[in-house]
Amino acid sequence: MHDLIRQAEALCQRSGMAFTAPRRRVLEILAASETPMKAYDLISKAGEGGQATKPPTVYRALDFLCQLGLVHRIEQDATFVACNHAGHSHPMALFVCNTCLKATEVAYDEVAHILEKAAEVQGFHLTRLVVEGRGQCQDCALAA
Amino acid sequence: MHDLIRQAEALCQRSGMAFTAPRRRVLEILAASETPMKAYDLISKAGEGGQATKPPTVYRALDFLCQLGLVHRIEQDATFVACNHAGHSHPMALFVCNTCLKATEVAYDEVAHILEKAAEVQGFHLTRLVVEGRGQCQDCALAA
DNA sequence: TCCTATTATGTTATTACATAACGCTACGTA
DNA sequence: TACGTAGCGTTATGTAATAACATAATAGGA
Repeated sequence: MHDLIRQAEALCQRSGMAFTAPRRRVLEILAASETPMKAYDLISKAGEGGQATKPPTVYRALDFLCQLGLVHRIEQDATFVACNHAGHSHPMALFVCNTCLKATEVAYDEVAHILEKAAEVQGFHLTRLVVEGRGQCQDCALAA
Repeated sequence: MHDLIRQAEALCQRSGMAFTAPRRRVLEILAASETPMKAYDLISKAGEGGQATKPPTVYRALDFLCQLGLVHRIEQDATFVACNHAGHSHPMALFVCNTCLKATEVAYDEVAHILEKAAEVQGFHLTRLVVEGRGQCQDCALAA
């Protein structure tokens, strides 16, 4: 978890970007969370240590972290999750368990190629791909 | 386009559900639109013919139509689009052109199987899958 | 050093997306 | 008739995201 912070620092230094206080704070909170978080939960949590933190601050940090691939936005329910496989972005699908709400990352290089081809057949050139799933994770299946 | 309405009527009758006025209205508007629409555009458009239409009315209709597979919600940008391949739902990916904003549907049975297997390897059982893309469609590529 | 451009944050306000909760109507069925 | 169910209308509110403008910090060049 502190690994992630270190990775972020390294990544920023290499690319000449600043790993500022609000960015660090947001990443820390996400990294410490077992499950993806909603933006406004992040906002109130970020504000716990004294001064109020306003939406734009957190959204800006989220944009930044998403661009670096340190955080992913889950489109289905507008939540955000820290990325384990940080720094680098081969395409990743996010599967969220309906019971425990934890997110599992799954690589999908192969799938991306197939979809790119399928799109190309219709003359469509893909630049971004979102693959997300819902279901039940192993732990919850066993617990049931 | 009127096909879609007829299909909807048939589908409802078969399943014993009512194809009520607001549901018809919302589907008509979506079917007439070239591009996916935002919920609040739908709301104001639905209200054009006299009485105001309020958010819950439209959202309820949308939920209904989505469940029947007559309409799809595009998670990336919270828009809604009428489904050409109505009534039945093999899995469909939606690719949206960044230029003209039109949505293209692409079947992805094969991809679904691969992802299901990839998930199963990690003990994750998929029940829902979202596949969405962004890019440039053929027409816009040629026009550029 | 001083100026300026750039990058990022702070702050206020607002826009956009979605649903809770309640009451009423219409309809089918015992 | 009495009841349950499905659906709509309405008010109010909750939640997500951004516009617009002001301020601070820093780096590079004259």
